[in-house]
Amino acid sequence: MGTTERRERQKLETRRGILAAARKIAREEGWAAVTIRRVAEMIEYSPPIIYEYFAGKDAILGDLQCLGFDLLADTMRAAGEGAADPTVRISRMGLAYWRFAHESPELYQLMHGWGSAALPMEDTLVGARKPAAAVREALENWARLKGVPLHDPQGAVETLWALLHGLVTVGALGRLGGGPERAEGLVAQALQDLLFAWAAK
Amino acid sequence: MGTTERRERQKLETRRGILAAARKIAREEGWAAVTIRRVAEMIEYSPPIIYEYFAGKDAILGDLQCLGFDLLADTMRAAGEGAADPTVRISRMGLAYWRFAHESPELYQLMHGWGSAALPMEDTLVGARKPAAAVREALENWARLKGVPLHDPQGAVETLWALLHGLVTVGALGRLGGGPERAEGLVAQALQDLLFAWAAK
DNA sequence: ATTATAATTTAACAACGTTAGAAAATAGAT
DNA sequence: ATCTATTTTCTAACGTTGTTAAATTATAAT
Repeated sequence: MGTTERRERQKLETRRGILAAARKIAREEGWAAVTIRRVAEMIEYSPPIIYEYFAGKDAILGDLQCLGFDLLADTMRAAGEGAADPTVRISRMGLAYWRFAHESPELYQLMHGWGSAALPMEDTLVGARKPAAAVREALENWARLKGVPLHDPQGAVETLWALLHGLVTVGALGRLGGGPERAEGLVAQALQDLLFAWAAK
Repeated sequence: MGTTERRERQKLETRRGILAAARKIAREEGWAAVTIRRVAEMIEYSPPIIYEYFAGKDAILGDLQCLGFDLLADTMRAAGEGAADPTVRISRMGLAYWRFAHESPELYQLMHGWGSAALPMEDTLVGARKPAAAVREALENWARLKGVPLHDPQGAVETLWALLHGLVTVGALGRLGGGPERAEGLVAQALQDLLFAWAAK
């Protein structure tokens, strides 16, 4: 009697559909265009059905926010894997951060509270812990191999993280005078500069 | 017949009242609580009267956004004035940035698009030009006095700016492990580190 | 085939930004 | 002081939002 299992599978599929629809609309028209009715129309159901899968609109956004942070953490980890030199590794992770923000702007925006006043800022800080842990790992590896004592590793991670987020924000939407290659150069340079200063102490 | 002048004065006063009311509500309950009806109630008028003074809600937010950037630029300039040493000057301006964000969080949020999906991101970048000019001035002064050649001054300003904004975002709401004194120390340290790296080239 | 349960929809609510048109208040002229 | 013209202000409404209650349809079990 696999009927209940089939239903569970369908339920999960619908749930995924809701998330995908919300993300698609946001990507194409911005988060302001994401309404319960639009999402319902896209998955070909009536609006109230969405409340069978999510407590409310905020819950949908919250789920996508989580998804974004997990994706970012994986992307950064993967980008760092290949590099032998720890400095290069951090540099690559930073670039991965930058690229993620530009390849999935709708997720990045959501992760940082743009376009959805509803999500509490605290969630951003909680969610950032996972990718931040990846940075910390890489940074401590760098410090060990370089013989640099990090008297405040947490502060160092926060500073690196802040620099990356700030560069993305300032350069949002491809601006930040010059093309993307200059922007990526700026990101790499800034990271190098910080590491250089820390190594010199 | 100074009746028209009196009316003009009253009109201006009401306009200021609308802006003040919106800001007050935002400060106390967040931007999501700022509605035309709430603002109207606070200034003791009926809702439609607001459209005699502003094209719409976005226009109110836009005005406050501008006000925020002007205030920030003035604050940073004033903070830098007193310092003789150019490094200290930049450091003080950075701290002024940090403190502005924490003393007027409602303005800072608005300036960066939090809590109001309506305002286009582009306005943030345009608005930031004024305070960014203050940073650029201080930075070029620093480079001249230190004899450091800045081959990309605009990039350097953007990097400094990004670092500041990132630190504020990461440390939003007083978090960023430890009290405010640690946070301010982190800001100062990060700025110093960047300048140190640039000076060493 | 009938009943119980689950799935889905229609209809509605309160609150939002905004607009049209009526009502009230004020100004200037006789 | 009164009447008219103009400005100021409000009431009422529209369309849209997130969300909920109740009714309806479809599915499963007896």
